[in-house]
Order: sequence, then structure tokens, then C-alpha cells
Amino acid sequence: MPIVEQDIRELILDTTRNLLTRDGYNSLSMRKIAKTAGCGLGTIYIYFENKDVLIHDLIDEGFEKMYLSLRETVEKEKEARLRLAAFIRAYIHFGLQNPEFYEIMYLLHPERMQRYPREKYRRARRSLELLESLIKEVGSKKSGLGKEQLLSYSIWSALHGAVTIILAKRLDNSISREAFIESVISGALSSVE
Amino acid sequence: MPIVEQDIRELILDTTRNLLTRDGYNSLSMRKIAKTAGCGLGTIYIYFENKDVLIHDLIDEGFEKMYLSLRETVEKEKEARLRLAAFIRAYIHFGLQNPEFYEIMYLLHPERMQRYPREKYRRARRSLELLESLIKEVGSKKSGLGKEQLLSYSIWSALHGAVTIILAKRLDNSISREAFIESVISGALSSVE
Amino acid sequence: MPIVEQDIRELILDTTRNLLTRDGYNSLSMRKIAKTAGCGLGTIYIYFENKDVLIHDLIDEGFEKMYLSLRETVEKEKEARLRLAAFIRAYIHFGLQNPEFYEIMYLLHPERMQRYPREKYRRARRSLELLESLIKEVGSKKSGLGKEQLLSYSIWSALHGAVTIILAKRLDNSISREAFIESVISGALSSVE
Amino acid sequence: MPIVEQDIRELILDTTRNLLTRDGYNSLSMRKIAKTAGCGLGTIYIYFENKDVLIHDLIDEGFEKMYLSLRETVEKEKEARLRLAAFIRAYIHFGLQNPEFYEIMYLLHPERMQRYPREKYRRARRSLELLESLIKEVGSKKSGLGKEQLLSYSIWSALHGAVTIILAKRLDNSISREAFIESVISGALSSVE
DNA sequence: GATGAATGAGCGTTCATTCAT
DNA sequence: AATGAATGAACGCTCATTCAT
Repeated sequence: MPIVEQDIRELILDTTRNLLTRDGYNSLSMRKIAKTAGCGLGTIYIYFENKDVLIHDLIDEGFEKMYLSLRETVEKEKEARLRLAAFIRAYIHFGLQNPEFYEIMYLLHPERMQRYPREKYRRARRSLELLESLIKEVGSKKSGLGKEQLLSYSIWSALHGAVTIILAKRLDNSISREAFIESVISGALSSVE
Repeated sequence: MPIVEQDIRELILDTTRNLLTRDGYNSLSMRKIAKTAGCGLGTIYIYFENKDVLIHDLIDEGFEKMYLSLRETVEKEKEARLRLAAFIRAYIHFGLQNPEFYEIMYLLHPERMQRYPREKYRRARRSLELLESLIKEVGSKKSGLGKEQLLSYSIWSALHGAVTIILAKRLDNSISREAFIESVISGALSSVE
Repeated sequence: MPIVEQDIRELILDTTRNLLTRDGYNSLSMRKIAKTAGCGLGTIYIYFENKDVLIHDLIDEGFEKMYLSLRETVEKEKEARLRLAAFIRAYIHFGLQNPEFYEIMYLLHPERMQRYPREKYRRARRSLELLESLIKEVGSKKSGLGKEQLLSYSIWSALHGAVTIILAKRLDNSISREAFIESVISGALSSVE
Repeated sequence: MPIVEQDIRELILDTTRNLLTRDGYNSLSMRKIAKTAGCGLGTIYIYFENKDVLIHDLIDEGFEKMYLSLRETVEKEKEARLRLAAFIRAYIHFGLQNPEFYEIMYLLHPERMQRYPREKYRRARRSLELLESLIKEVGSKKSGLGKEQLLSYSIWSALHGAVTIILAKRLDNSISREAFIESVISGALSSVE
């Protein structure tokens, strides 16, 4: 079974993702990726124009994966409130289950790299738009005033903060991770009522 | 009055923090620090074993400075609820005023730092302990059951998430930063009631 | 009618010359040649051992093309003096129309070229021999003493100097390029009288 | 006797000049310079901002050396015509005696490198201005009409062409170098009358 | 014969670190 | 203690060349 193009591209992406998660952005180098992936340095440049593009593709991949996962979860529920709750749980779950994707998506600032492509940016927004639409569905008294977007950002930042803190191992050992998560979830849900 | 050891050490730390906040981590170099601080390049190595140690010491000092700043702010208020509100505002303010510095304080994974001393860790926790004590002061119905620590982590994660999202420029242009912050603050405050 | 070997070889040489003249030597790459010529990268190596050989063949061909072009121009004139004048003008014209190519033909030191074949050398001399024959045709009082070769080198060096100076953009802006060229031409022509 | 700063700078310039003369511009690399000079790669960057600046300094050095040499020679003569003749001879002599300087001055196009500094450019013009002033001194019938500048460029291009052809070893063995030079000189001198 | 994916030496440049003074 | 010239490993990236198909 020969290694076809797609395989090498994926191999490079996988390798880069692992290295980023393990060693962080500052110690990531094209040479290290090549060596770890077992390919030549120049080979990377066949599949990715430059380092930034490689990272962008990686980020894009993460947002896509997360969005698909969230949408699938939400679609299993019919009732508005349950759909929102499912989203919130699924978001935290995704972050904790896929640290190698989640960290890359948020630990790097797109603007520190040369112009994150507009089309990728739009894709990165889709999860957030999904959240906003779910909030609209619930239709609380707080909404209806165009506050849904603001609310979606508030909830997102709470979820994001929680995931980040857990992934960074900043949660004290004396605290139950589950209790913390439930606390964050109930806080988020209560904010839409 | 001669410049004594402590002065130069502090000078280097201050300079580094300023450079970090102003120009970002990627453009931080030992040469630049030396030049800006007005000392010789080699001099830095007298006070700091290497760049990593300098950064670690800086982070340590950063947590200390943040803690002192938060405590000072809190002490200006007498009423429990106002003290808590002051803390929350001051925390976000600190993060936004020291973007690169805040990120380095939190985005560096503990596991990635080579032997980050346990005693520095403890210092990093003090702001969180202050928050917990403020929550206890407020003394809501939700507390009193040992839930204050959990609550402090929830609030912290909301604040941290908000700061992170703003710093990463992930906030949509159509959203007012101030409105977002107020929304996060009121959410945090309401959670202790 | 299939493309035969000779065609592809010529295609590659033509493409390379065009790229050289248009974009310069520093931006010339085997990849670019292949892409512009519309053939595969590896194909070039079937007809040329390596890049150096390709360039040498190109130079060789360039001398040939220049010679043919000069001869053709000269043949349009019947009178000896006009033929010489036509040569001179055509020489300068060729240099200015093919800047990078002219430079590569002459700026490469013979000693630096790895084993530049003796037979190619001879070909490079033909334009000069043509010039010499034209001078003999004019038959001034200065000639007839075997001085024609010397004269041809003098004139050539004047032309070569003028072309080189223009190509190197060393001509002051306040000087008209045309006036300069006319001045050089009349100087050259007067030297054979 | 310790090696002082000036020595290393000069060592690097000397080494670069030799490498350029021997191997040409295309095979010149900072690594090669460092290795040949016997210093570290980074050391070069202490004395020269980048490769272009190093080359610029080299070119500048050559123009300065040539100008000083020409001026000195000219000053030894009192009569206008003799001064001009001395200049012409000295120019060719300088080129032939200092190939490593002369080639670098003219074989590289300043504009292919990032902006050749205005002040260096002015310095490069001084020899030409000296020639122009000598032509004015002679004051032939051809001059007096503002044609001196044009004339100086014509003469310069003839001299430059001759030097270039000799240095590039393009002069046929059957030709006497001295005869060729005398031929060029008399051609140049006759053009101002 | 024709192809182009794969390679890795080499490029200019940066910068943490060392060490003689 | 204080300095900064000197170093060389490492960076992102290019490109001539090879070779399996």
C-alpha cells in the first residue's frame, strides 16, 4: 500500500499538532516537524506554502472538527433549552477530549501570523454562530433586544476560560473537576434566563 | 549612592516586563533588554542564569505584582460586595493593560517550564485565594457549604476566559468591548448570589 | 507531428533566455524554466546535464544568435562604411535588448566556467571576426598594416564599455542615452578613418 | 599585539574581495567569508549590518581608492593635455593593477542590491567628475557647448570597455596588450580635439 | 522518454550564551 | 562586578538534483 499524497499531508499535520501540544509553539520548528514526521525538510514546503500556512491549516482543521462535533450533538436534541445545554456540555467535552486541537485553536493569535485567511476566519466563527442561534431559540426575556450575540460571547468566554484552566492544569487538586464543570455549566445556563 | 545588586535585578525585571507588554514575546531578546535597561549584555547573566530563569522570575514577580495591585484595589472598598466587584474589574483591567505579560503568566503550561519552583507556584495562587476570601465575605446562601473555592474558580475562569478572548482579538468588531466586559462582570457577580 | 528531441532542447533554451532577459539571473530556477517551458522538471535534465551546462549551452547559442543577427543586419547594406555602421548599431542594440543575457555572455570569466569547450570559444569569436572583416572592407589608411585586428578590438571595447555602462545604470540621468550612444558610435566610426 | 576592531573589519573586507575576485558573486556566501577569514559567522554581522552593506562598503572602498590614485597622478602634471593623458593612463593602469577592486566596483549592479546609499553613490562619481573637469581644462572646440559631460562618459566607456576586456581575458593572444592599450588611449585623446 | 515528489545542502540572518578583559 | 566582542547552533526557506514510476 503506497503512501499517497494525502497521507503525507496528514502525517505532517498530525506531527505538527502533537509537537505543538507537547512542546509549545516557541519550540516548534520546520526541521523538528520534518525529523519527527520522518520526511525531508523540503517536503513540508510541497504541501504547505510556509510555516504560517501550515499552522493556519491546523487551526482551521480544529475549528472544523469542533463545529461538526457540536452540530452533531445539538441535532440530537429537539427542545431549545436542551439543545443549548447539549451545546455547552459538548463544548467543554470537546476541549477536554481534544486538547491537541483546542490549544492550537486558541493559544495562537491569528493576527500575530500574517493575515489569517478570511475564509478560514469565517469557518472559525461557525461554532459561535451556532451558539447564538441556540440562544435565540430559547428566547428568554433578556433576548429580543439584540443581546443574543453579546450573550453568546459571555457564555463562550466562560466555557473557554474553564476549558483553558483545566487544560493548563491550573485547577487545584482539592477541587473536583466534575463539580467545577457543573458549576460553570449551570452558571452559563442561568445567564440566558 | 551606588547602584546595589537588588536595584539592577529589579531594573532588568522591570525592563523586561515593559518590553514584553510593549513589543511582545517574539521580539524580546537579551540584547534588547540590556540596551533598554542601560546595562551590559553580560550583566544580565550575573543576576539570571539564563533567559528561561529570567522569564520565570518575571512571571513570579508578575503574580506578586498582580496580587499586590488587586489587594490594594480591594482595600479601598469597605463593603463586601463592592470589594468583590472591585477585584473583578481590577483583574480584567490588569490583563488588558499587560497583554503579553498576562499571556506569558498563564499560557505557559506548568509542565513545560523546566522545574518551576514549588514556592513560586504558591505565590501564583494568592490572587485566587484573595478572590475566595472575598466570596466568603459576601457570604451568600450558596456558600457556607465549602463551595467558596469552587465559586472562586468559576468566577476566575469566566474572567480569564474574557481576558483571553479579548487579548486574542477574538471579539467580533460589532461587539462593544465595554459591553462585553460589563456583561461578564455582572454574570460573575450574579453567580455569588 | 511529434515533438522531437531538438524541439524540446530549443524550447528550453529559448525559455531560459527569455526568463534571463525578463527576470534576471538571480530569479532563474530550474523549476521556473520547466513551468514556463511547459515541460516537466526532470525533462530538462534529459537534455542538459545540469544547470551550468544549460547556461553554457545558452551562452554558446547566444553568441551564435548574436552573430547571425549581426551578419543579417550587415548584409542588408552594400556599402562598406554603411555595413560597419550597421554592425555597430546592431551590436549596441543587441546588448540593450537582452540585458541579463548580454551580461551572462560576457561577465562570466572564462576561467570560472568549468571546462568551457574550446569549440564554443571559437564560436564566440565570430562576431569579432565579422567586425574585423568589415574594417578591412572599409580599408582606411590606418589599415593595411595588419592593424585591423587591433582596431576591431578597440572598437569592440568601446561598444562593450558603452553597453556595460548603460546596463549597469551608471549613466547619469542628466545624460540622454541616445546622445551617449551616438557619441560612442561616431567615435568608433571616426577611429577607422 | 592584540587584534583590534579595525583589523577584523579589514580582514573581512579583504577576504570578501579575494573571494569575489576568485569565485565570483554567485558563489559568495557569508559562511564562506567567515570560514576563509577564520572568524565566526556571527562576527561578520558585528561589523556589517548585512551582506548588501558589506558589498556596498567594498564597492565604496574601491571607488575611493581609485579616486585617490587618479587624483594623485593628475596632480603631478601641470599642463591640461598632459593631465588628461595622465588620467587616462592611470585609469587603465588602476583597473589592470587592482582587478580585485575594479571588478567588484563594476561587475555588481548597485540597483540589484537594496538601495545603494546616496552618499556612497556620490563618492563613486568623483573620478568621473575629475575626468570631466580635465576635459573642461583642455577646452577643445568640441566643448564649450556643455558637451564635456557627454565626452567624459564616452571616454570613460572606452576605458572601461578596454579594462573589462583585458581583465576578462577576452583579448586574443595574438594581440599585444600594450598596443591595444595605446590604441585605446590615442582614440580617447583624439576624441577631445 | 517524461515526470514531479522528495530530498537535503545551502542560503542570509538572529540571538542566547560565553569569556577575556 | 561589569562588559560586549565573539561564537555557532538554529531559524525559515530555496532550489538543484535524483529517482521511482
